Amino acid sequence: MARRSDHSREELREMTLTAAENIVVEQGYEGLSARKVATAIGYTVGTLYLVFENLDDLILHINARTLDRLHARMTESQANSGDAVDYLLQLGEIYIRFANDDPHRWAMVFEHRFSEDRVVPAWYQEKIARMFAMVEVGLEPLAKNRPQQEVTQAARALWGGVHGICILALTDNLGIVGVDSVQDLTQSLISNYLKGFTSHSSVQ
Amino acid sequence: MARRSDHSREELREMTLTAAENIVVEQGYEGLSARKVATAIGYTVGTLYLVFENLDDLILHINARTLDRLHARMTESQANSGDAVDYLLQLGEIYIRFANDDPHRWAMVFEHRFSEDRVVPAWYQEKIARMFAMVEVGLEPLAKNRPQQEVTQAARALWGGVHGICILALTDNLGIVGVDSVQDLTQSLISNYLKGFTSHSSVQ
DNA sequence: CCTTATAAATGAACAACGTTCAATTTATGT
DNA sequence: ACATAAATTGAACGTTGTTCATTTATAAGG
Repeated sequence: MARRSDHSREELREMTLTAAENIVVEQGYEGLSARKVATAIGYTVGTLYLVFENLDDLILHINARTLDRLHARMTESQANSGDAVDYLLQLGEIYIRFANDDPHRWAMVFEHRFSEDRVVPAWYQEKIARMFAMVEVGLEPLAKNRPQQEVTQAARALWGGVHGICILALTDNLGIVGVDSVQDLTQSLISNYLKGFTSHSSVQ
Repeated sequence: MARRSDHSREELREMTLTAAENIVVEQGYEGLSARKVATAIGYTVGTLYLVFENLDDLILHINARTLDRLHARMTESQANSGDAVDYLLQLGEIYIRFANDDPHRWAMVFEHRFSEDRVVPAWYQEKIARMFAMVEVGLEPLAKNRPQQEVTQAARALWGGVHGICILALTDNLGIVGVDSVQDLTQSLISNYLKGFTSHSSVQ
């Protein structure tokens, strides 16, 4: 049935995603444009819209890949656990390193705001939630006889915190330089928080 | 010497800033455009560029105002201190409330990325640093015989953390609803971190 | 009171943007 | 070879930030 297909729809999708990712990596999220991507894959603007609903849709799928890579990194360290505190410190280290190694793609995940009429699909939100779930699992050994609700909240607070240090550092709003300083701050936040969390009678 | 001035340069600056702020408050940062602002003050596009270098410059000055308001709120609670932990908890509460009451202006401060050829002026960076300095002061009673360097780092870690919870919550990435939940998370982060910080032998 | 100088304000122009969709191109089945 | 239909195009539209020659209005000088 198919006529004239230099590439299949799926190939086209893949090419588009890869080309777009390269642009983001090299020029940052602001450098991304429909025409640039089209040129990069040897097609014209209109073609993009046969494969993605619009730019937001393209960005959503790039972000999904980024979140998948981040998740993969975070699960890698799961094996050599042992101490629960060490494990969470490791997760923090990985998170910061990931953001620092690939700041543009990471930034697009957390700085791009989707047009409000576009509903972010559940499978996408799940990829974010997954990260917090990992932290929650990491916290569990330290919260043996506490209600799950408390652990969930702790994971959000702790990882929200790690994220905040990360984003402020990347945008030069912490007055520090170098990855190492960010890592130090993160380790300080995590270890102090956990010290407080494990000492009895937490607030709330 | 002056001919034809419906408004003085200073009046024009003020009108422009106020009109632009209103647009941001109502429509968010993405809704801001040079022509909209110009129309709102009854002038045409070109006039804006007699008063501000470009849109980034305008945004910078709006952000400066926002940071000044935030700073004012944070200093208000300084008087009734007493307990150092309470004071920091108060600061956190104020920060979250501020961001929640005025999400669009707050977001513009921390989400807008200035064109990289524009150097953010020192007086602007100072307004950000001022916030961390307040936290640092708040931490000092809890870090009596610790090197200042450590207190500075702790302020960055702690407030970076508060900021992270705030931004993730506002962008619906924490899976929570309502201001109260954000406040709870923030209080949890602060109180647990401080418990760890004050218990002896911190990491780093 | 008219002319002139000059500052203030304009708005057309440019390049780039996201998005659409009638028109064109090309490979396939007959 | 021809008709069919999917694949691809690219001109068009409305928007954006920014510039700057041109126009407009005012205050001063004669």
